[in-house]
Amino acid sequence: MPELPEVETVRQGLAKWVAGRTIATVEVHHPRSIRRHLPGDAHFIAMLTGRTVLDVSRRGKYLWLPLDSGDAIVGHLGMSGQLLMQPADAEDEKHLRIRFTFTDGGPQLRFVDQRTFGGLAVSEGGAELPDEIAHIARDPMDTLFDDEAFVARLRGKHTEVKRALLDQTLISGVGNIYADEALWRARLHGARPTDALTRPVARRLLAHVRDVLGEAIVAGGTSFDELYVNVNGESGYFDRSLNAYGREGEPCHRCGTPIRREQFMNRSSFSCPRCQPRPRTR
DNA sequence: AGTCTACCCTGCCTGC
DNA sequence: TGCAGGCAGGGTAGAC
Repeated sequence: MPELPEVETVRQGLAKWVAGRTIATVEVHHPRSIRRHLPGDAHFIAMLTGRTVLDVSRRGKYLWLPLDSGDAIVGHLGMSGQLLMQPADAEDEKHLRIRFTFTDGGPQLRFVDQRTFGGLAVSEGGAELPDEIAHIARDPMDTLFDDEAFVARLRGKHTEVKRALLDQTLISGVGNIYADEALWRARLHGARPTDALTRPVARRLLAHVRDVLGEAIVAGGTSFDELYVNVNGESGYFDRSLNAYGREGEPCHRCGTPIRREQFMNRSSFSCPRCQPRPRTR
Protein backbone atom coordinates (compact mmCIF):
# COMPACT_ATOMS: atom_id res chain seq x y z
CA MET A 1 0.00 0.00 0.00
CA PRO A 2 2.25 2.54 -1.40
CA GLU A 3 2.10 6.22 -0.83
CA LEU A 4 2.21 8.30 2.32
CA PRO A 5 -1.55 8.63 2.97
CA GLU A 6 -2.07 4.87 2.69
CA VAL A 7 0.94 4.14 4.89
CA GLU A 8 -0.22 6.72 7.43
CA THR A 9 -3.65 5.08 7.48
CA VAL A 10 -1.95 1.76 8.24
CA ARG A 11 0.26 3.40 10.89
CA GLN A 12 -2.74 4.77 12.74
CA GLY A 13 -4.49 1.42 12.67
CA LEU A 14 -1.39 -0.45 13.80
CA ALA A 15 -0.70 1.97 16.63
CA LYS A 16 -4.19 1.37 17.92
CA TRP A 17 -3.97 -2.43 17.64
CA VAL A 18 -0.41 -3.42 18.52
CA ALA A 19 1.12 -0.71 20.73
CA GLY A 20 1.74 -2.15 24.19
CA ARG A 21 1.34 -5.76 23.11
CA THR A 22 4.01 -8.42 23.53
CA ILE A 23 4.98 -10.70 20.63
CA ALA A 24 4.52 -14.39 21.40
CA THR A 25 5.50 -16.04 18.10
CA VAL A 26 6.83 -15.03 14.70
CA GLU A 27 6.46 -17.08 11.52
CA VAL A 28 8.31 -16.28 8.30
CA HIS A 29 6.52 -17.88 5.37
CA HIS A 30 8.60 -16.37 2.55
CA PRO A 31 12.32 -15.55 2.72
CA ARG A 32 12.05 -12.71 0.26
CA SER A 33 9.87 -10.74 2.66
CA ILE A 34 12.78 -10.46 5.11
CA ARG A 35 15.55 -10.15 2.51
CA ARG A 36 16.59 -6.82 4.07
CA HIS A 37 17.18 -8.67 7.32
CA LEU A 38 20.59 -10.02 6.34
CA PRO A 39 21.15 -12.41 9.31
CA GLY A 40 18.18 -14.49 8.16
CA ASP A 41 14.90 -15.73 9.52
CA ALA A 42 16.10 -17.51 12.69
CA HIS A 43 17.77 -14.30 13.81
CA PHE A 44 14.71 -12.25 12.83
CA ILE A 45 12.48 -14.48 14.93
CA ALA A 46 14.84 -14.52 17.93
CA MET A 47 15.12 -10.73 17.95
CA LEU A 48 11.35 -10.31 18.13
CA THR A 49 10.00 -13.12 20.25
CA GLY A 50 9.02 -11.83 23.70
CA ARG A 51 9.49 -8.18 22.76
CA THR A 52 6.86 -5.55 23.44
CA VAL A 53 5.83 -3.11 20.72
CA LEU A 54 5.93 0.43 22.05
CA ASP A 55 4.55 2.47 19.17
CA VAL A 56 4.30 2.77 15.39
CA SER A 57 6.26 5.49 13.58
CA ARG A 58 6.45 6.54 9.96
CA ARG A 59 8.71 8.47 7.63
CA GLY A 60 7.52 8.79 4.06
CA LYS A 61 6.40 5.35 2.99
CA TYR A 62 8.39 3.51 5.66
CA LEU A 63 6.98 2.30 8.97
CA TRP A 64 8.86 1.20 12.05
CA LEU A 65 7.74 -0.31 15.32
CA PRO A 66 10.00 0.64 18.25
CA LEU A 67 10.42 -2.24 20.71
CA ASP A 68 11.22 -2.42 24.44
CA SER A 69 14.65 -3.81 23.44
CA GLY A 70 15.63 -0.55 21.75
CA ASP A 71 15.43 -2.28 18.38
CA ALA A 72 12.65 -1.73 15.87
CA ILE A 73 10.77 -3.63 13.20
CA VAL A 74 11.22 -1.66 9.96
CA GLY A 75 8.68 -2.22 7.24
CA HIS A 76 7.98 -1.16 3.69
CA LEU A 77 4.84 -2.21 1.85
CA GLY A 78 6.36 -2.02 -1.62
CA MET A 79 3.73 -2.21 -4.32
CA SER A 80 1.35 -4.73 -2.81
CA GLY A 81 2.16 -5.18 0.87
CA GLN A 82 -0.51 -5.16 3.54
CA LEU A 83 -0.33 -5.22 7.32
CA LEU A 84 -3.56 -6.75 8.57
CA MET A 85 -4.99 -7.44 12.00
CA GLN A 86 -6.75 -10.79 11.92
CA PRO A 87 -8.40 -13.04 14.47
CA ALA A 88 -6.39 -16.20 15.14
CA ASP A 89 -8.97 -18.41 13.47
CA ALA A 90 -9.08 -16.40 10.22
CA GLU A 91 -7.97 -18.42 7.23
CA ASP A 92 -4.44 -17.77 5.95
CA GLU A 93 -4.28 -15.31 3.09
CA LYS A 94 -2.91 -16.65 -0.19
CA HIS A 95 0.07 -14.32 0.05
CA LEU A 96 0.63 -14.44 3.81
CA ARG A 97 4.37 -13.85 4.26
CA ILE A 98 4.90 -13.15 7.97
CA ARG A 99 2.68 -13.74 11.01
CA PHE A 100 3.00 -12.32 14.52
CA THR A 101 0.97 -13.62 17.43
CA PHE A 102 0.76 -11.87 20.77
CA THR A 103 0.86 -13.12 24.35
CA ASP A 104 -2.65 -11.82 25.01
CA GLY A 105 -4.03 -14.24 22.43
CA GLY A 106 -5.75 -11.33 20.64
CA PRO A 107 -5.71 -10.48 16.93
CA GLN A 108 -2.61 -11.47 14.94
CA LEU A 109 -0.55 -9.11 12.84
CA ARG A 110 -0.08 -10.45 9.33
CA PHE A 111 2.18 -9.18 6.57
CA VAL A 112 0.56 -10.11 3.28
CA ASP A 113 2.30 -9.24 0.02
CA GLN A 114 1.47 -10.50 -3.45
CA ARG A 115 4.48 -9.15 -5.33
CA THR A 116 7.04 -9.32 -2.50
CA PHE A 117 8.52 -5.91 -3.26
CA GLY A 118 7.83 -5.02 0.35
CA GLY A 119 9.35 -6.53 3.45
CA LEU A 120 10.20 -6.36 7.13
CA ALA A 121 13.52 -6.31 8.97
CA VAL A 122 14.76 -5.80 12.50
CA SER A 123 16.81 -2.66 12.93
CA GLU A 124 19.23 -3.01 15.85
CA GLY A 125 19.01 0.08 18.03
CA GLY A 126 16.60 1.56 15.53
CA ALA A 127 13.80 2.56 17.90
CA GLU A 128 14.43 6.28 17.39
CA LEU A 129 15.19 6.21 13.66
CA PRO A 130 16.39 3.05 11.95
CA ASP A 131 19.72 3.34 10.10
CA GLU A 132 18.02 1.60 7.19
CA ILE A 133 15.91 4.65 6.48
CA ALA A 134 18.29 7.40 7.50
CA HIS A 135 18.78 8.22 3.82
CA ILE A 136 15.06 8.90 3.39
CA ALA A 137 14.17 12.59 3.51
CA ARG A 138 11.59 13.87 5.94
CA ASP A 139 8.14 13.91 4.45
CA PRO A 140 6.10 17.09 4.04
CA MET A 141 3.71 16.14 6.85
CA ASP A 142 6.66 16.08 9.28
CA THR A 143 6.73 19.22 11.46
CA LEU A 144 10.52 19.35 11.00
CA PHE A 145 10.33 19.33 7.18
CA ASP A 146 12.30 22.35 5.97
CA ASP A 147 10.32 24.02 3.20
CA GLU A 148 12.98 26.47 2.08
CA ALA A 149 15.71 23.83 2.08
CA PHE A 150 13.47 21.69 -0.11
CA VAL A 151 12.83 24.56 -2.51
CA ALA A 152 16.55 25.24 -2.75
CA ARG A 153 17.48 21.61 -3.33
CA LEU A 154 14.70 21.15 -5.87
CA ARG A 155 15.86 24.15 -7.88
CA GLY A 156 19.45 22.99 -7.65
CA LYS A 157 18.67 19.72 -9.36
CA HIS A 158 19.09 19.10 -13.07
CA THR A 159 16.15 16.86 -13.68
CA GLU A 160 12.43 16.88 -14.39
CA VAL A 161 10.03 17.95 -11.68
CA LYS A 162 8.07 14.71 -11.47
CA ARG A 163 11.28 12.73 -11.16
CA ALA A 164 12.26 15.02 -8.30
CA LEU A 165 8.93 14.54 -6.51
CA LEU A 166 9.48 10.79 -6.65
CA ASP A 167 13.03 11.09 -5.27
CA GLN A 168 12.63 9.86 -1.69
CA THR A 169 15.95 11.39 -0.67
CA LEU A 170 14.63 14.84 -1.59
CA ILE A 171 11.06 14.59 -0.29
CA SER A 172 9.55 11.35 0.90
CA GLY A 173 6.07 9.88 0.79
CA VAL A 174 5.10 11.03 -2.70
CA GLY A 175 4.48 8.33 -5.29
CA ASN A 176 3.03 8.18 -8.78
CA ILE A 177 -0.56 9.05 -7.85
CA TYR A 178 0.07 12.02 -5.58
CA ALA A 179 2.87 13.36 -7.79
CA ASP A 180 0.39 13.55 -10.69
CA GLU A 181 -2.28 15.08 -8.45
CA ALA A 182 0.05 17.75 -7.06
CA LEU A 183 1.36 18.60 -10.54
CA TRP A 184 -2.22 18.93 -11.81
CA ARG A 185 -3.07 21.30 -8.97
CA ALA A 186 0.11 23.29 -9.63
CA ARG A 187 -0.60 23.31 -13.38
CA LEU A 188 2.87 21.96 -14.09
CA HIS A 189 3.83 19.29 -16.56
CA GLY A 190 6.00 16.62 -14.94
CA ALA A 191 8.74 17.10 -17.51
CA ARG A 192 9.34 20.71 -16.50
CA PRO A 193 13.01 21.15 -15.61
CA THR A 194 13.50 21.72 -11.89
CA ASP A 195 16.29 24.25 -12.41
CA ALA A 196 13.89 26.49 -14.32
CA LEU A 197 11.24 26.63 -11.59
CA THR A 198 11.02 29.96 -9.79
CA ARG A 199 10.97 29.99 -6.01
CA PRO A 200 7.27 30.96 -5.86
CA VAL A 201 6.35 28.15 -8.25
CA ALA A 202 8.37 25.64 -6.24
CA ARG A 203 6.76 26.81 -3.00
CA ARG A 204 3.31 26.57 -4.55
CA LEU A 205 4.03 23.05 -5.76
CA LEU A 206 5.11 22.02 -2.26
CA ALA A 207 1.91 23.49 -0.83
CA HIS A 208 -0.12 21.44 -3.29
CA VAL A 209 1.82 18.29 -2.42
CA ARG A 210 1.09 18.88 1.25
CA ASP A 211 -2.58 19.65 0.59
CA VAL A 212 -3.22 16.57 -1.50
CA LEU A 213 -1.44 14.29 0.98
CA GLY A 214 -3.37 15.80 3.88
CA GLU A 215 -6.71 15.46 2.14
CA ALA A 216 -5.96 11.87 1.22
CA ILE A 217 -5.03 10.99 4.81
CA VAL A 218 -8.43 12.31 5.95
CA ALA A 219 -10.06 10.13 3.29
CA GLY A 220 -8.17 7.05 4.49
CA GLY A 221 -6.01 6.89 1.36
CA THR A 222 -6.68 5.88 -2.23
CA SER A 223 -7.83 2.39 -3.17
CA PHE A 224 -8.69 1.09 -6.60
CA ASP A 225 -9.09 -2.49 -5.43
CA GLU A 226 -8.79 -4.75 -2.41
CA LEU A 227 -4.99 -4.66 -2.68
CA TYR A 228 -4.82 -1.34 -0.87
CA VAL A 229 -6.60 -1.52 2.42
CA ASN A 230 -6.15 -0.48 6.03
CA VAL A 231 -5.36 -2.91 8.87
CA ASN A 232 -9.03 -3.91 8.99
CA GLY A 233 -9.19 -4.64 5.27
CA GLU A 234 -11.18 -1.52 4.44
CA SER A 235 -10.55 0.70 1.40
CA GLY A 236 -9.95 4.45 1.49
CA TYR A 237 -12.06 6.68 -0.70
CA PHE A 238 -9.69 9.38 -1.99
CA ASP A 239 -9.95 7.85 -5.48
CA ARG A 240 -13.20 9.81 -5.77
CA SER A 241 -11.21 13.02 -5.41
CA LEU A 242 -8.57 12.34 -8.04
CA ASN A 243 -8.23 14.96 -10.75
CA ALA A 244 -5.58 13.43 -12.97
CA TYR A 245 -4.42 9.94 -12.00
CA GLY A 246 -6.23 7.19 -13.87
CA ARG A 247 -8.52 9.64 -15.71
CA GLU A 248 -7.23 9.22 -19.29
CA GLY A 249 -9.77 10.60 -21.75
CA GLU A 250 -12.03 12.01 -19.04
CA PRO A 251 -12.61 15.77 -18.88
CA CYS A 252 -10.25 17.90 -16.81
CA HIS A 253 -12.15 19.12 -13.77
CA ARG A 254 -10.84 22.64 -14.46
CA CYS A 255 -11.13 23.14 -18.20
CA GLY A 256 -12.88 20.09 -19.64
CA THR A 257 -10.02 19.01 -21.89
CA PRO A 258 -9.59 15.23 -21.94
CA ILE A 259 -6.86 14.09 -19.57
CA ARG A 260 -3.85 12.63 -21.38
CA ARG A 261 -1.69 9.68 -20.45
CA GLU A 262 2.03 9.52 -21.15
CA GLN A 263 4.79 7.04 -20.36
CA PHE A 264 7.39 8.28 -17.95
CA MET A 265 10.03 6.32 -16.04
CA ASN A 266 8.33 3.11 -17.16
CA ARG A 267 5.05 4.10 -15.59
CA SER A 268 2.02 6.13 -16.57
CA SER A 269 1.61 9.84 -16.01
CA PHE A 270 -1.71 11.63 -16.27
CA SER A 271 -2.08 15.35 -16.91
CA CYS A 272 -4.24 17.95 -18.58
CA PRO A 273 -2.85 18.91 -22.01
CA ARG A 274 -4.24 22.43 -21.65
CA CYS A 275 -3.58 23.23 -17.97
CA GLN A 276 -0.22 21.44 -17.96
CA PRO A 277 1.41 22.06 -21.31
CA ARG A 278 4.53 20.09 -22.13
CA PRO A 279 7.67 22.22 -21.77
CA ARG A 280 9.62 23.03 -24.92
CA THR A 281 12.27 20.42 -25.56
CA ARG A 282 15.17 21.00 -23.23
C1' DA B 1 28.58 13.48 -7.62
C1' DG B 2 24.44 13.39 -9.75
C1' DT B 3 21.23 11.31 -12.84
C1' DC B 4 18.87 7.53 -14.98
C1' DT B 5 17.93 2.63 -16.70
C1' DA B 6 17.05 -2.04 -15.67
C1' DC B 7 15.37 -5.13 -12.62
C1' DC B 8 13.11 -7.36 -8.80
C1' DC B 9 7.81 -10.16 -8.36
C1' DT B 10 2.73 -11.88 -9.14
C1' DG B 11 -1.75 -11.36 -11.04
C1' DC B 12 -5.00 -9.37 -13.99
C1' DC B 13 -6.57 -7.42 -18.22
C1' DT B 14 -6.46 -6.91 -23.27
C1' DG B 15 -5.88 -8.34 -27.89
C1' DC B 16 -4.76 -11.79 -31.15
C1' DT C 1 -9.85 -21.13 -24.70
C1' DG C 2 -4.95 -20.11 -24.70
C1' DC C 3 -1.23 -17.38 -24.84
C1' DA C 4 1.74 -13.24 -25.22
C1' DG C 5 2.28 -8.77 -23.86
C1' DG C 6 1.33 -4.81 -21.16
C1' DC C 7 0.36 -2.90 -16.88
C1' DA C 8 0.22 -2.02 -11.63
C1' DG C 9 0.41 2.88 -6.38
C1' DG C 10 7.60 0.47 -4.73
C1' DG C 11 12.92 0.81 -4.12
C1' DT C 12 17.67 -0.15 -5.39
C1' DA C 13 22.11 -1.45 -7.68
C1' DG C 14 24.90 -0.26 -10.93
C1' DA C 15 25.79 2.01 -15.35
C1' DC C 16 26.67 6.27 -17.32
